[in-house]
Order: sequence, then C-alpha cells, then structure tokens
Amino acid sequence: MDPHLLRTFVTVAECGSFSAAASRLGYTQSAVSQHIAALENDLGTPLLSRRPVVPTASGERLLEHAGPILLRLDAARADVRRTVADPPSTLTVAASPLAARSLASRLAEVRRSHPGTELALTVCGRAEVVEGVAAGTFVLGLTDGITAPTDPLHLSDAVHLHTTATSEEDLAVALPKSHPLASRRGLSLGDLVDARWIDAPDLAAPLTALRAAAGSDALHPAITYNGTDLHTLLALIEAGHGLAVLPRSAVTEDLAAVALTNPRLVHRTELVRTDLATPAAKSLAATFSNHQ
Amino acid sequence: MDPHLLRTFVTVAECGSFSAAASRLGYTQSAVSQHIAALENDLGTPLLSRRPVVPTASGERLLEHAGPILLRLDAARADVRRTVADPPSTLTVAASPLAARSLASRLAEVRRSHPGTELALTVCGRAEVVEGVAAGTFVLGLTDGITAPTDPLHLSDAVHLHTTATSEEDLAVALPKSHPLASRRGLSLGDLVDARWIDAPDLAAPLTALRAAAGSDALHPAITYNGTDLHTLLALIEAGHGLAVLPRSAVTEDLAAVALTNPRLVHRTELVRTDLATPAAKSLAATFSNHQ
DNA sequence: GGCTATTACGGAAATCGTAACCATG
DNA sequence: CATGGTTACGATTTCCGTAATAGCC
Repeated sequence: MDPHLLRTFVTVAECGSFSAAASRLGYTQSAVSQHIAALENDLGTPLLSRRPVVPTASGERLLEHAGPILLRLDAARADVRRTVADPPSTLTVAASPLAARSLASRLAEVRRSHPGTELALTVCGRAEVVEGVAAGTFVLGLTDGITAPTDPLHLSDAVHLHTTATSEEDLAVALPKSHPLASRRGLSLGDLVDARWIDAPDLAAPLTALRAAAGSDALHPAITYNGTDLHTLLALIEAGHGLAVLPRSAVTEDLAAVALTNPRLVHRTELVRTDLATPAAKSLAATFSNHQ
Repeated sequence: MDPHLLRTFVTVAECGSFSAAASRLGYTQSAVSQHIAALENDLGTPLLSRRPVVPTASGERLLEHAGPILLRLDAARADVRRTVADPPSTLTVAASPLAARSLASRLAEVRRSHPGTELALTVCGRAEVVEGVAAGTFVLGLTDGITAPTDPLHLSDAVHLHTTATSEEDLAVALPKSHPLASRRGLSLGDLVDARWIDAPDLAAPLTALRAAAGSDALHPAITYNGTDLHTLLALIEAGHGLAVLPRSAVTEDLAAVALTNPRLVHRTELVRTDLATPAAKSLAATFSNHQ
C-alpha cells in the first residue's frame, strides 16, 4: 500500500473519474489505471466500481483510512523539516470563518510586541485549518464547531495535534425579528424540526451536526448556503429564507437571537498548533490562554 | 516516505543496529543501509547517528509518527479484508493482565449462548492489545489504565477505534500490613514521594503515569518488576520491596489497601473493538454495556 | 461513435544482493 | 584487526508513458 497508490485512489474517488484524477495528479490515465489495479490486486478485492466510478464497500473502508494516513505522512515530513529548517520569518495563521473574528485584535497585539514578523492570515474551511496545521502550512490554526459543554471538538483522527480550547460561547437560533418564535426565551431543537432551515455548513452549525446532536433526521434545509460570509448569511436569514444556529455574538441587532437550550450545546473554538513555534507564535498562542 | 523505509527505520531504531534490523526484517545489511540513506536523503537530514546507532532529534520526531502510520496502514488493510473475508469462526480476544480478570465469566456466558464458536484469549501488554485490535489480530480487546474520573484512556493516537468504557474503579496503594502507612484512611501521592516503589509498568499503574498525574518527577522505583503476574507483584509488596498502585479489587486480604485520594484518579478499563463483529463478539461486547 | 477504462509493450528508474571498502572502538 | 556501516555495481523488478484494445452510454 504505497502512499502514491493511496493518493491516486482517494483522488479517483473524489473525482469519480480515472482520467480527471490523472490530469490532476500529473499522470496518464494508464498510470492511474495501473495504480488502482495494483491496489485492488494487493488487497484482493475491487475497490471501485467502474462506470460510474464509485467506491465499493471495501473502497469505502479504505477511504476512511487513506485520508488520515496521507495527512499524517505529511505531518511527519513537516515535523522533521521543522527540526532542521530555521524558524520561518512569517507567522502563518489559519482560521475558520467564525473563529477568525477574534483574530484581528490579537494579531495587532503580536505586531506590536514583535514588530519584525510578517503575518499571513488564511481563512478557510474547518478541515483545511486542521490539515494545514498538520502539514505545516500553518503554524497555528483556529477552528470552531459545536459540542456539548467541556467536550472537545471532534477533529480529524489522523493527527495528534496539540489543541487547546480558547472559548466556549452559548449558541443562539438566529431569526428575523418578525418570526413567530422570535419572542421566545429559549428554543429546543425539537421545536424546530418543521422550521425552514438555512444550511450553511462552512459557516454556521452544519445541519448534519445538529441532526446528530438532536438524534433526529428531521431537520431539512430550505436553502443551502455554500459560502463563508457572515453578513450574507445574516441577510438570508433576515430575508426570511430560514433560520440558522450561530454563536450568540455572531448575530447582529437586526435579527432576533433566541438561546438554544436543548440539547445543551455550545459553540467552541479551539487552537490547533504545531509543537514548536517562533516567539511570535508563542506570544499569539499565549494571547488565548491568558484572556480566558 | 515508503512504508517499507519507515518500517526499517523504526526497526533499526529499536535494535540500535543496522545488521540486527536487517536480519530481523530478512534484508541484507546493505539494503537496510540503503533504506536509511534513502529516507535521510528524502527528508534532507540525518535521522540516525551511527556508532552508536541512536536517533537524532529529527529521527525522534519521525519515530513519533512512523509507528502510528504503520499501525494505521495495517488497520486499513485489516479493515478492507474484513469486508471481503467471511466472518471468523473463532472469537479472538485480547486483554491486558488486570483487565483480563473480568473476562473468564463473560466468556463462559458467550460459550453458553453461542456453543459453536471457538474462543481464543490472549493476555498481553496494553499496547499490544490496541495494536492487535487495530491490525485485526483480535476482534475485541480490553485495556486498562489510570485517568481522571470520566476521562478516556490515552490510547495510541494512530487509530480511531471504537472504545467504550466498561468500568471505573477506585485506586488503592497496596502496602504490607506492617507498613507504617497501612492504617491511614487515605493517601495522596505527595505523601509517597519518599516511599519505596515497585514499578510494574506492564501490570500496575506505571510510575511514569503516576509522575505525570502528580506533576512531580520525584517517584523513583526501588525495584522494577517486568512481569504480568499479579500474585508475584503482591508477594513482592508483602515482602517489603515497596508499594504499588492497583485497583482496589486487585489487592488481596494479605495486604493493606489504602485509598489513593489525591490526585483524584481511577482505574479504568476500556473495551476496544473493530467495527464489525460476529454475533458471538456482539454478545460479548453487550455483556459489558449491560452490566454497566 | 465518442468517451473512458484496460491491456500490451518498451525504456527508464528503483530495489536488493554480492562484494569490495572504510571507519571506529 | 575485527565488527559493522557504506559504497560500487549488476541483475531483476517495478513504474510509467505511448499506443493499441475493449467496454459502456
């Protein structure tokens, strides 16, 4: 199970096509075909059904492992490189959209205390934050998500990264002020199974997470927002397209924010970091452990 | 970073010798030398200092990742094989020594409810339990360890295995009845920094774990017992070689068992399993979730 | 028939063993 | 000088691209 083979396997599975994966990886169709054949031969079972190209049951199982393995391989390389390369002059930080809100002021503080360091801030998806930190692209990352109070976020199981909680905040259901439920003191997910939902999985609490927390499959999106801009989401809510679950502080005055009381969930943001860091990185990380 | 190269790297690091690793792996010295050279060339830094053969700082970092990666690779293969192979007729179970105590009666129950199945019980080290389950050698495993109450055990970070707590039990300091502290109602680790300790890392709470929990480096072993037989350890304690921390139920009447009150720790045993299982395996697992 | 995966084949590269070489204790 | 890691070199295998073949909408 050569990592190269695993990599083409996951790429093919993602693309749903041998030729697309080939061009993405810089191989020929033929090479990709041979890679898959080699893997299937090694494991003694078909991993993909062809035409359409879809993972078999065995392929699904392999996919669950392949990603984490590849990620950890990258992490290992990055970790070793870090012991030999001299510390980077620019502080690369990543954050998921909601987690990024708390970053501007802290970065300003770093700029003051460490005038020499260049800063690079990347806002990207929650998975990319963790993967980027693991792979060494970022020295520091902030992710957010919902969990039960004091429970850690369920990050990728691939890498044992240092993670520390930086804040927990109450969740609120964001509604237009004219919404019949807007005057409620608290809401439970059970009250909302028939509501119109906006699923904004890259920004707010993803509906899949809420379903898992509620133990119900009932929540269905009236509209999906595949974007990361908070103002756009709030505008969609205000326009009556539906409601969403957000950390209370993310809901502006134009909207009603009703506490989500049941199940008991919080919005948690966590700091993910590589083990070593420049003084600037350390001082940024310290910003979090001090203020809270 | 070919898995083969990683494997020879960890083997060399374990053996402290190229030639020993070569014979263990069925390679030539030369091949091993080439493997290491290839790795060092790929990563651009020496991984081992020669004569004596010891990992460099970079090598240490790589070692932290290599084991888990290799383990997960095995887990992937086993997971895929399980989807294609027909379910095994013999129920292979592993347990660490202290965890194994609760197994005999439960296995008898399985034998009653599933008369056809053959049983295979392996008692081995805690790491081997987890690794064996990950690699598919065992369908089910029981490990034990000490943690703060309700905290999960810190198993290998390599594999995301299904783990469920099966029991938590108070810890006790096992002492000869004649020991001056034997009459105490409770003891804290702080009281015991100057005591004579028996370190039995494969059986009782390892001193390293206690040190980490106490936040002190003071605990030093007067004797180390590298074995897994509880009676032998208890005899050592009774003979006055030192004391050890055990789950209360493991300490027999011949000895004094004083509750360990500070820090607040428990002896926890966890069930580790592969995701699928035969009916017999399911019923064995159910034995644990039912009884508590 | 067009699109896409597979197979056949050949050149380049990698792998591993034999054996000569070298360094350290 | 002997033990043990390194280097040189060659046979074998593997890998990947070109090109021809085959299978599904």
